[in-house]
Amino acid sequence: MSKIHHPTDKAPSPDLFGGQRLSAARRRIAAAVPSIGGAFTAEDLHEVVSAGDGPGIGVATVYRAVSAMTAAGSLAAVGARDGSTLYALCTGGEHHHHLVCTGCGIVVGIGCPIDGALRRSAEEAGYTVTSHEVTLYGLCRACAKERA
Amino acid sequence: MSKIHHPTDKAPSPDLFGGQRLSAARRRIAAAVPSIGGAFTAEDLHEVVSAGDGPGIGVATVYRAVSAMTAAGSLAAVGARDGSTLYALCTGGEHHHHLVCTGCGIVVGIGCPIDGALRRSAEEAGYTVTSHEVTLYGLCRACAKERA
DNA sequence: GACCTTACTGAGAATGATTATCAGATGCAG
DNA sequence: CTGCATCTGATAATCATTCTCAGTAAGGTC
Repeated sequence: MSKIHHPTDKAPSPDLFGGQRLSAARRRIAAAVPSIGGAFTAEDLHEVVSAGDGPGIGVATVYRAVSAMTAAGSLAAVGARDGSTLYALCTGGEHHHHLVCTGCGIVVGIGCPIDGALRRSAEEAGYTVTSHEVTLYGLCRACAKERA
Repeated sequence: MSKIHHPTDKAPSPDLFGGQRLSAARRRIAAAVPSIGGAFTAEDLHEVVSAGDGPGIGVATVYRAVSAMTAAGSLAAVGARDGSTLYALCTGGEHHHHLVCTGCGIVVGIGCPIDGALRRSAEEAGYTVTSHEVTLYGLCRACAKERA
């Protein structure tokens, strides 16, 4: 056996909670998020972690975990579906936005289109821009092909 | 008294409902929207039209009116405050987005920053962009000065 | 390893925005 | 003027999300 712990021995569920306390429930949630592979609602996530054998995870716990991961920057809200907020795994620390496939829910990051010119023109109008939201919606190659 | 009805005698409440049936309640709502002068929730609008003397307007009617105006393109959702959707008067037919003052709620239109380059890079990644949402948040000159 | 503090959990109730229902009123075309 | 489709309003219903609170357990400390 090795003298050191290989961090990759177990499922490498990344630290989506940003240093907060890591319980069994949160470990299961952190493992479930990447398995979804696209945008999801809190209720979607709750169903995934509650599926299968063991004891379920309370819906409040899932909502709290989503809040914690969003606060940690691991998740981002990427719009809404029906009345529910859509979230997606948010990789990398770079400033970016999201492009969501309305067919399958897959999400990719895109660069920020808010450039100096737009910001300057806002400031000429007297505004100080403090934050912004950009989300693109479309179809990925597979979903576009499917509808053709 | 004049022999003819001057259409401008009354408040020139614009046709925010896009040709749908115009009832007394909708007239009052259409008049109230510009008087708010910024972003508002459905509940805000309901309070404005219900203030004063006459009979109030049901909250369901206000929600229906907001939906109708949004469908007609006269209103646009410009984010959320607490749990409620924020709407703003959406003038002009040009494609544009919104810059919302988080201090006082005033909204101004801004040009669309989604240019050909961004769209092209999305398409190189296999995506067909069908729609997008852009909202900037900031402070107007008055609110920025107030906090200095 | 035992202990302690404090954050996390889970079930259910509570909250709050939005929508559905339905009988009655009313705009508007013919 | 009449007919009817649409709109209204009160209320109930729905549904996502948050709160409450007692119990559990993570993780640091000795």
